Amino acid sequence: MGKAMRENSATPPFAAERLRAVGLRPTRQRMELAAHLFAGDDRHVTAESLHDEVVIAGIKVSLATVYNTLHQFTTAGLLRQVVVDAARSYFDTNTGDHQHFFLEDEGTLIDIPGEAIKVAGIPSAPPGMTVDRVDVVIRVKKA
Amino acid sequence: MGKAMRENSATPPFAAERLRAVGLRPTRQRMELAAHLFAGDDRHVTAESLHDEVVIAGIKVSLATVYNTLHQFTTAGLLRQVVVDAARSYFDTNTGDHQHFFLEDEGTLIDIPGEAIKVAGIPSAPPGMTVDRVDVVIRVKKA
DNA sequence: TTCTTCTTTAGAATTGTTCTAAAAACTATT
DNA sequence: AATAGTTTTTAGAACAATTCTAAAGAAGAA
Repeated sequence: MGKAMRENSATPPFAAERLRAVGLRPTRQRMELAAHLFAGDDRHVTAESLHDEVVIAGIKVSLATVYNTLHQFTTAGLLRQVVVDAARSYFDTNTGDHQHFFLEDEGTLIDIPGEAIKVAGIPSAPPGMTVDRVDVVIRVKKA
Repeated sequence: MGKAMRENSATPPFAAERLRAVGLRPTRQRMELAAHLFAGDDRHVTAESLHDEVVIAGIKVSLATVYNTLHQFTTAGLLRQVVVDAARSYFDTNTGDHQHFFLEDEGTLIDIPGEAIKVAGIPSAPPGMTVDRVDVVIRVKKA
C-alpha cells in the first residue's frame, strides 16, 4: 500500500524483453509505439492521436496497426482503456488504481490518484457476477 | 430526502402536456416513443433497441427520428445519457441521482440508487471548471 | 537458409450516428 | 376547415471510428 511502482521511463528504448514478457513479438512498430507511449509521464491517447503523433515523428506505421497494438497492449495489461466519450476510445498508460476528470469541452482526461478517491456503499454484484472494475468519472466543464 | 417522485406510469398515454411543458410539440412519434419509454419501470435503451422495439410494436417511425427524439428528451431532462460502452450510447429513463452496474458480457445496465453509493475525496475541479456530474460505473462480468 | 508462424498493411467493409433536403404534420389564424 | 408559417419526420446519403481481409513482409526456430 505505498505509491505505485513506475518503471516506464527507466528503460529508454522500450525493451524488447518487456514485450516478450507479455507474449508479444518485439516488432519495430510495437517497439516504436511503446517508446512513444511509455517514455515519459502517464498519458491518454486515442488511436488517431497516437497515429498522428508517431507519423509526424517520422515513424512508418499504419492506423490499423496502431489499433491492433493498442488493443494488444491493453490485453497485456500495459494499457487501460477508458470509456468516457461515446465517440472515441481513450487508452491510458497508467494502469494503476486511479480515476479521471473528463474535461467535456476539450475531450481531455486528467488522472486522479486512486488513494484520493473512495467509493463506499457499492451493492454486491448481481448473482454469478464479480466486480471487474469500478470506474469513477468526474465530468467537468468550463465554469 | 425520501424516495424519488415517480409520476411516469401514472399518466398512461404520455400526456401531450408533458411534452409541451418541456418545449416539444406533441407529435405522434414523440408521444409513442415516450409511451414506450415511460410507461413502466425505469429502463435503459439504445437508439437501435428502442427503434426495433417500437417497430415490432407496429409503430411507424424512422431510426433518425428515434435518434432525434432521444437527444431532445435528454436535453429536456426527460432522459439521461449513460456512457459505458465505446460502441453505443445508452439512454436511461431514470434521471435522478443514481449510478450503474454494467454487465460487460451482456451489455446491460442495472441502476444503483444514489443514496447507496458515496464517492469521497474528489479533488477540486481544475481551475475555471465546475463539476457537471460524477459517474460511477461498476463493471461486472460472469464470475 | 528455409520453413512456419505471426504481423503489418492498404483498402474495403461495418457500425453507430449525423446530416440533408424535401415531404408531412402541427399550430395559430382566418 | 382552409391557409399560412413553422417545426418534424424521413429516406437516404454522408461520416467517423473501428474492424476486417487477404496478401506481402518480418520474426523465430531448425
